[in-house]
Amino acid sequence: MRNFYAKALLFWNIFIREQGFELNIKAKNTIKEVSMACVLFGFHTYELKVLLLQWNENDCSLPMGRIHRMEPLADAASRVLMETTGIEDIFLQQFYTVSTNQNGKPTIQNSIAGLNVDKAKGQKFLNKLFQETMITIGYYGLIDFEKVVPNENGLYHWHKISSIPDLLFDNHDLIELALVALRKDLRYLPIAKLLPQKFTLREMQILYETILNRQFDRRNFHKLLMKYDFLIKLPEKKTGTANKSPHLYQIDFEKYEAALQDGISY
Amino acid sequence: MRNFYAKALLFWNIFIREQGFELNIKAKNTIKEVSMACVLFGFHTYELKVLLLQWNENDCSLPMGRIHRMEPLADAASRVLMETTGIEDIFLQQFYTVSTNQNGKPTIQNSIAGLNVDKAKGQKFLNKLFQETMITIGYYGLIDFEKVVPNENGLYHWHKISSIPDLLFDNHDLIELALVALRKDLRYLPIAKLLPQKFTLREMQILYETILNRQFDRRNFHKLLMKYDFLIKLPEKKTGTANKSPHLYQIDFEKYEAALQDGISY
DNA sequence: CTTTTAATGCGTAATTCTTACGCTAAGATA
DNA sequence: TATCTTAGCGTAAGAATTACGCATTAAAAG
Repeated sequence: MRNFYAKALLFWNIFIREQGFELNIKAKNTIKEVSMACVLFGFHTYELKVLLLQWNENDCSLPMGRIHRMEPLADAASRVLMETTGIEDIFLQQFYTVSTNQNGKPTIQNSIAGLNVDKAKGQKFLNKLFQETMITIGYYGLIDFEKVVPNENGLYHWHKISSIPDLLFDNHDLIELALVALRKDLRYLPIAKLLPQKFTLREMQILYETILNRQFDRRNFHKLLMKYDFLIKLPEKKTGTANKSPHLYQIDFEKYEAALQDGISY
Repeated sequence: MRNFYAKALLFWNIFIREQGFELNIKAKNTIKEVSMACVLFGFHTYELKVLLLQWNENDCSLPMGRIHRMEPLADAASRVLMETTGIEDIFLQQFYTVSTNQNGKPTIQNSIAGLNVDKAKGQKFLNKLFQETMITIGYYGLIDFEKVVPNENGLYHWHKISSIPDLLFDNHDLIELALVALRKDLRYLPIAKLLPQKFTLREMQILYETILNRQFDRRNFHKLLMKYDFLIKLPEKKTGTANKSPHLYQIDFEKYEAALQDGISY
């Protein structure tokens, strides 16, 4: 049974050679494993966070999974996130596709621990699998931190972007690439989806400052946002802090989406 | 022999099931064909052009090919372009990954015509192949139009971006996505690589106007470029046009790359 | 050979956008 | 009640963008 993978590959090769597709279709070199990884961003206590899966006490990864046949990529991203975390209906955006080779090869200990499989067989499988290049398509997502209710099994957690633990595969690179894409696409992204429903202007300002890694003048930032007309000032104020109570605001998402069409400049 | 593909898939499935990877690794649903497509942009007679392969009198596609195992994606993009067109050492940038399903399924007539294969077998192969989703990673490239010497077999040609013929697979979408990415990344892209070594400011202006689809004031555009200091004014002038001879310019690529680091705004 | 045409190259003025910062108000704390 | 800190509104200086005037020049037209 342990040679099934090799046999499958052999049959495939023979078939392809028989067909004479030697010019352009060298199938023995082209079977790939394609997976999807989701970099889900949240914002809490004035810091940007990323949602990571905790496979066991040591091993952590982004929410990842295979892509099904006939499945549109955007659907795969939603499904993978749903299957691994239960999170649904959120903003997801493709940012980059990477290929992982041996460098990212997981060992049996950290890749399938927790799953009920034969470890020796599993390691052989993984060795075969990672002789190939694995291609991973990255999507990033934006979600209100408070909407992610901690999993009862402790399967997933928020991690500060400044202190990400060791991750499986090339997940570190993916997070870095997602951040670069996030900054680049900022003009057209619904960044406000990272905020709770009601928020203060200061919270929004710090969100932007965190993502862009630069400071804004409080008064100018206020003016800037107001000219776009998508903020609804609520009668309520946020109390409890040691200063003047700031107004709470809400997003008019219809106007917000319209403004994002043209881009919002900061 | 015609069932080899199915057999290979069957063996694969049995192997995977035996391993018990049923939670996350549903291999029967996940074998993919991954290919690379290059959208190569050129600029000539004041129009943006795309390089397309002419497989036969009817069939056209972007330069495409499979990705090899263990091959970094950027290398695959260069290789595919080299193998299909002979073009080397040019600026390439990943822009998006798409999945194609039955919609883009080619028929035997238009997909492998010209290759020396058994057409009946080939069609069966293609049918099997396109029962799966094919994933295509898109890279765009920028090249000086004049550097692409027409292929003696007539295998590839420049096409105006405004009149692309019918293309195989979802190549139309890819070209559209490449254009969107090109516009979005403009600040940081070496757009000047689309121009010949010596060019007039007007040519450069029309290049930008074409890509951005908006007009610039001639005098302001001139000022804008001059402040970046990467243009070298040559003693020569371009003659032959029915007006005052404009100066020819050249790019100081060292200064140009430096300016692109910070981004050039238009 | 002279005039006309069309585009170049340099300059300035008007306008808009961005940035800097002053001042008062208000809630919590000492 | 005084103090501290941040909110909220406003103005002014400076930078960047935009609009456009005008002499110049090579080719084409007459």
